[in-house]
Amino acid sequence: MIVKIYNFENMNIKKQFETIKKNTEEVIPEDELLRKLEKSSKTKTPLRIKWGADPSAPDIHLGHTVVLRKLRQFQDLGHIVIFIIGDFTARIGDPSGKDTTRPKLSVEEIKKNSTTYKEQVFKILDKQKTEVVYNSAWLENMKFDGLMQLFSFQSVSQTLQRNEFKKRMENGKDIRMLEFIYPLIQGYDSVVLKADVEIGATEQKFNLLMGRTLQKKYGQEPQVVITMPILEGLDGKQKMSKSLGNYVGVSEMPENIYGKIMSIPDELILRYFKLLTFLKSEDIKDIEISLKKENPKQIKEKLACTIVQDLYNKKHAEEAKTTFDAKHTPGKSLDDRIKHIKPEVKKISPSQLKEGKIWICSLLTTIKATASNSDARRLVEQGAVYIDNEKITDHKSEIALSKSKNTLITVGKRKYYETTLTE
RNA sequence: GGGGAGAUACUCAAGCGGUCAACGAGGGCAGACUGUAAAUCUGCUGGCUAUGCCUUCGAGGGUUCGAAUCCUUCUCUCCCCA
Repeated sequence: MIVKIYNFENMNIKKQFETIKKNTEEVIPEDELLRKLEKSSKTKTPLRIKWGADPSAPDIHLGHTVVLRKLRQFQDLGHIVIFIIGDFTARIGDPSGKDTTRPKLSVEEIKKNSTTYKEQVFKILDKQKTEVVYNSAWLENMKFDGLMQLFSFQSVSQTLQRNEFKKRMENGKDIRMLEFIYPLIQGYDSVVLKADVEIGATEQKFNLLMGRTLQKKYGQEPQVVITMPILEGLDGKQKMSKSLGNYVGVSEMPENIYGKIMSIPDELILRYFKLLTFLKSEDIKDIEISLKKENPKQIKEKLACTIVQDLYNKKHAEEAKTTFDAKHTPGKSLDDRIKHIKPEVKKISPSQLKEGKIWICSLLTTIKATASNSDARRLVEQGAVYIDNEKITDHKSEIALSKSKNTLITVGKRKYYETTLTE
């Protein structure tokens, strides 16, 4: 079917199309995307690619970058990304269940989150080709008659077909009216912005399609919907999300990002390469082959380096690798490891010392290595704590700190701290 | 509007007057092993300078020598009927 649409004189468009389609879950409908690309090229008008974000969480993680990378591809092809910050909807919140995805936020919080959001997003997106808009701009002053009209366009039974709602109904969970209308609001955004394409994760499919539906109702050419796969988290099982703790934030320290990537299960390596890098198809194929021959560790190292490099730069990636190797190469003594690790520096005030000493549990809690004294005590008893490379086994130990020399504290395999004694 | 069921730690889920800081499972953390991961084994998983004490079983009040457990009011949720 689609083959017919390809024209000989339009090789470029076909290439664009293939590039865009790569690694997506679905393009709905494909032929419309082709037509839009053609029209854009003929009229020299860039397409408007919509992407919405909810500023309720201040951090974006690698899971989000799957979509961001796709947007970036559009930009590299000359199109424009419209980045909607859902400040209005964030202000209202979403009281659904326990796993509140949209807590009610104050204006200040939203502002703050939006700022960090923008910073993080532009690690992937091209700033020059991005328009940032806030949905309060049109939602805040919407009149009730406008709302009624909007509501009249969608039926309850249709909304209930949404998978998420279906599941909730089956499991006896509640659904709020508010949640019911969120898709409409999001879809209405597409109408206001006259979006050509909207991209989101597969779980957003229903909402994205609502944009199409509503644009048709309002007499517009409907947007093409592109869904991207949902990235598995570090555990390799569940989707990457902050609340599950299996995520990598794009603003994390390079060493952290590197370390976290190195902890993914082997089965995930190829998928991460596909979704989290811009490698060409040929290179991906090579990786697939070498995964069967080589020790996957080496390939994972390459993956971790590439991701860090994209988010920071090459130098950071190399440093992160050195640090990681120092921490994790077996057989190396703690002494050896420390040489290459930058411990987190923590200040201790002398007023916390008694005769130059501090109780071990109190010390660990003060530098936030542990959540409480009890927690610290447990870790000490389990032999996880080292002070200046010496294992501490007695939870009653008093540690002497001096101004002349910093003290190195190791908790478990991953946490390294250095304390300095200052006011 | 009427009737029924329920709310327990990060999650699921036991407990239904004392022996409950609360069985069990998952998750998490730590130790051993390893490739860093997975798998496996072991320990820990409310707080407190701690063989004891304090706070926690949706919220408040009450009964009792003693409450997660009984009564009562409230809040929230689910199911059935209208």
